[in-house]
Amino acid sequence: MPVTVRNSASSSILAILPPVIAFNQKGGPRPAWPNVTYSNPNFSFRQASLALSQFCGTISPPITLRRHVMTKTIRIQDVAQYVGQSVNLQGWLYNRTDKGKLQFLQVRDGTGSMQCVLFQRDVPEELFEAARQLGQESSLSISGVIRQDDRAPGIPGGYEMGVTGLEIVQLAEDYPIQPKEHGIDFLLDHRHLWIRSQLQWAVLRVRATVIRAIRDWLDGHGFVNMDTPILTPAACEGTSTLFATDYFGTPAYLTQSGQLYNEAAIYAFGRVYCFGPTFRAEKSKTRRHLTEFWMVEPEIAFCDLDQLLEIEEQFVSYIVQRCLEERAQELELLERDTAPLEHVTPPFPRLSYDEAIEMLAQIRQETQDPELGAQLEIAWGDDFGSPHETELTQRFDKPIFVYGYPTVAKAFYMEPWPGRPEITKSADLLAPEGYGEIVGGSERISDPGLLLQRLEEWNLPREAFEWYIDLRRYGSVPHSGFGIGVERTVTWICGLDHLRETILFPRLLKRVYP
RNA sequence: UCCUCGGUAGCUCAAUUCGGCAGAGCGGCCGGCUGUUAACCGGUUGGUUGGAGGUUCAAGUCCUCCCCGAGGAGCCA
Repeated sequence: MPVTVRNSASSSILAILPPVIAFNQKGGPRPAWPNVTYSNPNFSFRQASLALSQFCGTISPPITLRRHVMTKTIRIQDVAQYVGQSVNLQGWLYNRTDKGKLQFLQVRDGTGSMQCVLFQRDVPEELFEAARQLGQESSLSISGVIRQDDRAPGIPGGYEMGVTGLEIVQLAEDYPIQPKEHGIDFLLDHRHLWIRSQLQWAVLRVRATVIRAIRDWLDGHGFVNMDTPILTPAACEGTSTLFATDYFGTPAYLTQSGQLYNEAAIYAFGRVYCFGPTFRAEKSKTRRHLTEFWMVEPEIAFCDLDQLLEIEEQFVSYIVQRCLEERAQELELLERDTAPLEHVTPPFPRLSYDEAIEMLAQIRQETQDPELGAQLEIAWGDDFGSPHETELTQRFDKPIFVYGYPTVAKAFYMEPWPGRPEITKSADLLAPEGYGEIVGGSERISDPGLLLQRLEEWNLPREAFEWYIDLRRYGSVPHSGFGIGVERTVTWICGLDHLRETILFPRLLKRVYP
């Protein structure tokens, strides 16, 4: 019975054959066996394997492919289930140690990495020699028997493969990144390759878990995902520098926040959140800033500042605890001391802005370091800089809320404090261990008259905000919301000293490549 | 925008107060090694010292200007 062999990626027909398999041979590497599928379900794997092993006898270097057909392809993260079994792995060579008659291949597959061992005596000479040719990051399909061995390094580690078969998908040469230290500029230039390195892999997996925890908590607490526009008509808040684009002849700007739009959405859905990229064109050159970053902004109807803070502390604690549960292995790779993270449970300490200013004054008095003293100088009304946040947070073992910021230091839409018009019903959440602000939130003005007054005081054009004022005309309610920066959160949870490693391709003041 | 530091082999870095033959480790290549953990051992390959100009018998080193990067500040709900 004729069999059609297709490339699964392109669906192109590689060959139509009697029970024999064809490969696309153009002098280069052959496609990996698992990329080939049969369109004829009547053709058994056993027939395929026989035909294949005959065919492969003519290929140089000869490689035992038969097992690739017969054995199950597993993921390294599941390796513990396969002790004693013959299985196949598809991945990339992370490192290789050649001991003469013994070779150790460290193979990554995206879910982890595992040591694969070849004793010269135990494997065909061609296979042993083929393994010798492998440069770092060569792609391969490797098979053998899984065994437990405490000496075996890897992720999760403790298991290794006694290799019996190897197919080289591509031989990589002169891979630029070695398993050793490199400079940051070089690494950022090679970010497309750097992400294969263990620590980067670990950080980005923590990020994925943070994002999933964010969505799970919000979706589980009655929030409706409501994504807001990325292209916006005007610099709504005046102060921030925005990225301008040409929108069919008129300027449009990349969003710096979805909050105002989601203030509209709460009147339709009650509780909403947006989750998307945010753009800031400030020329910030610090470890806490990206020009493109991801922010989650929940917004809640019938919610005052006190209620908001309770939501925030529940939410943030949940994110941290999920990471501790699901990413313990990655945090260990990152050598993150998880003890401080375990303290992250509600309630969080609340500190008024006035108290924070006092505390900073006291720290300044007590410090022996004149430079630090100068950095910590602050007048009532000023917003905190990062030295202030660092000093404050180092005095608590949990994230802290600082609430009641001066009206002059905050945005126009924030509800004034009852009886103290000089401060607002606003609160920032500062992460411990010196990490600083990760969340900013506030209760929003709900009175149309006051909002109009604020727009005037801030010299904002009323026409642009007519829709926003409407929200206060038709069924206005007390409402609050906050924004949490994903990268800052991941930086804190991973214990990193710079947030550029927490996003796949960071966009920095001096870098939009790769 | 300001302050500080930096740019030397593919990578990480040396190169002596006061100018005097351009070096090492890693990687690559060749050889050795049956339990390596960024393996190790021996050999070998590898350079427009960010760019331009200047001082000098002689400049990686000193001077001037420029380019690039990093850290911090400012900016940043």
